[in-house]
Amino acid sequence: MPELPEVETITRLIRPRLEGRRIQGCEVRWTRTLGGLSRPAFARAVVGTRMSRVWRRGKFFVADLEHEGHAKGALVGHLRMTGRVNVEPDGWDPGPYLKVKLALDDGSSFYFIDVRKFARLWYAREAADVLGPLGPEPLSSEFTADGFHTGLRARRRAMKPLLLDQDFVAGLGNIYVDESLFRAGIHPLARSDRISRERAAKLHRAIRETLAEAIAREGSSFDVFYRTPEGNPGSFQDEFRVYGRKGKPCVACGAPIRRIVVGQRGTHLCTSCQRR
DNA sequence: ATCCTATCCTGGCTGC
DNA sequence: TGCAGCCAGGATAGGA
Repeated sequence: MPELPEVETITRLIRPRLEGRRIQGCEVRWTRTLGGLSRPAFARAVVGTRMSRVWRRGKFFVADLEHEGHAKGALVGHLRMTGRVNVEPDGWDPGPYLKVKLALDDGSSFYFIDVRKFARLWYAREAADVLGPLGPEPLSSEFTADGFHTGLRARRRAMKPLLLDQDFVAGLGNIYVDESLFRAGIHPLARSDRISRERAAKLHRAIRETLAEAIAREGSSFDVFYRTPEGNPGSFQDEFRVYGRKGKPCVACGAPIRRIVVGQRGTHLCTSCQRR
């Protein structure tokens, strides 16, 4: 599932191929991908604009659009589970799951591909209209251990669902939450308001280290879905300590990794290292 | 305020 | 080998 490290990897790869390019044509094969806009309205909005800057926020990627030097909204994408993005030269075969194709002025095209049809590519007058009230970027300086601790204490929720809440912290998903909680030795069902300052600081550090290491390895590819836009798999899945390791020995203590369900989500942990 | 469930989707896996 | 049935999973909406 593309989470922050995967989206960051994708954004870095497509940025040089998109920035400065003008959108010349638009082909939509599945209208719902547009998140409510009709095909003609979407095409009218984006065709003729130039992508000025490509950036990431949480699990979203954004391309700011301009027309004759003036800001003209943004293209905002969310890959959900199986979305992919490619920017490829003419003649490239996007396969059977292509949802949106944008032809660019250098002969290449932007391909938005998705198997399960949950991914979205919005046009919005302001990117913020789509992004909504996202929490802090976990790798930015605005995400501090103290602020994190204060936020945890202000809520009374189980740690796992709180960390998955994009309004609390932006960009974490099922995999990186499990990995971060393991590294910090915190049980997924621990109450957020009972986390000490020291443990909050340890988790804060674990989240940042896990994400940074995953980005350095270009994300995780544990199934056929996630590939970088160059077609390469990431390699962070080789570093998973709990995710997908049910029954295998804990790297720290050797006890078998357990899989439980928390908030309808498969959750992996070492019950010996992560006590309640 | 928080939790729980259903919904959206389809490839891949399990079990017969 | 074939096939039915189940499952994963991000985000959101609605109900408890």
